[in-house]
Amino acid sequence: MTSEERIKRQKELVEAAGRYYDKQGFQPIAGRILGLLTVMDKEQYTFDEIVEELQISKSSASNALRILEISNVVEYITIPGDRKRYFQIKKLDKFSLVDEHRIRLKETSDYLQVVLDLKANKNSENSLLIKNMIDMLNYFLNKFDELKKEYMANNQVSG
Amino acid sequence: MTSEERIKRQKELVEAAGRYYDKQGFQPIAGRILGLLTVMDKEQYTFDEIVEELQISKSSASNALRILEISNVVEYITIPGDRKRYFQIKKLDKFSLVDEHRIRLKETSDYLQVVLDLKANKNSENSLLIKNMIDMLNYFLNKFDELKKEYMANNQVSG
DNA sequence: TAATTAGTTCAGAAATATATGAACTAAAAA
DNA sequence: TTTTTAGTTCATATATTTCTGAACTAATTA
Repeated sequence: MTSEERIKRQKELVEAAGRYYDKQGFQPIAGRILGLLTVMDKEQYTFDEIVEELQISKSSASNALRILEISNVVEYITIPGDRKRYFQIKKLDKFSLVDEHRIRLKETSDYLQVVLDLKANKNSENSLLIKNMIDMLNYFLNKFDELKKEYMANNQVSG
Repeated sequence: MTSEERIKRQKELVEAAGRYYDKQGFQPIAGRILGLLTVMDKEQYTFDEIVEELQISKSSASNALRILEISNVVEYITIPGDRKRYFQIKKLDKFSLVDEHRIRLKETSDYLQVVLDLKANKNSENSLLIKNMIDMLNYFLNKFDELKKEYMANNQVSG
């Protein structure tokens, strides 16, 4: 694969990546920026490079970058004597990807517990189903924490 | 707690539940219907009862119920000699709640693998980070399947 | 000091999602 | 046969989200 071919394919993947991040709740431009910073071999982009690369307005870039920083997925570095910001994906703890899911599972479990607590009939079909779900969710939540420890123990060095 | 008190609190919870389901990507009315069918002790609602209870138009109800059926979370039963549909939450396999998360994790892992495959430099900071994430995600995906089997083995009867 | 650079802010335009009323169908009841 | 019931469909109204241009700030350079 030539370098141009690769870059062309990567830029196509940026669009697909954007749609992937949209589904996670990011607005389209934020998703594409995140895609750009993740997919390309170039690992730092200035504000103007992002504007140019994605053909978006400066205000859109400014707004999306603010959102991405607040969401803790993008950061910028600065270089002494250089006023530009160099944006890059934040090197998160790798567990953040699964931690998010753990948080959602906990929310679901908590929500269902509130529902169950308010039921007059705790033995109705729905109540029993909800009980079962809470039990199963709590099982996975506990195991999740064990798995994380186990994984860390086996991978002390990297990450 | 009196019955009216309980019902009042449950109706408040229906609104909160609606917001919870919104976050999962359901439109507001679909979320509230799902909340209604989940939270209240009454386990079956007719079309008109839903319209009346949530103060929405028939077309909104029709549209939202269609979405909920397609999404596989609501179903209706019918009674011989009765033209009405009785809507209820679908008694899903309880694992569906965690299976959704497994699907998302798999999508993330697959997406990152495509990104990595397209990198010219597989040893850049981002590439190494992505490799680590893929490895960790695949670890959790494998363990997830084991946990599910384990849980089923310990809970043959219920659910 | 004037011009340029590197952005930010915000009012409003454009796009998208959501909800509604009105007209409709198809079955059942009067 | 007419009316009622139980919804569906669709054009459009309403609300929300997203994006942009224009005016701005604050630092740097000429």
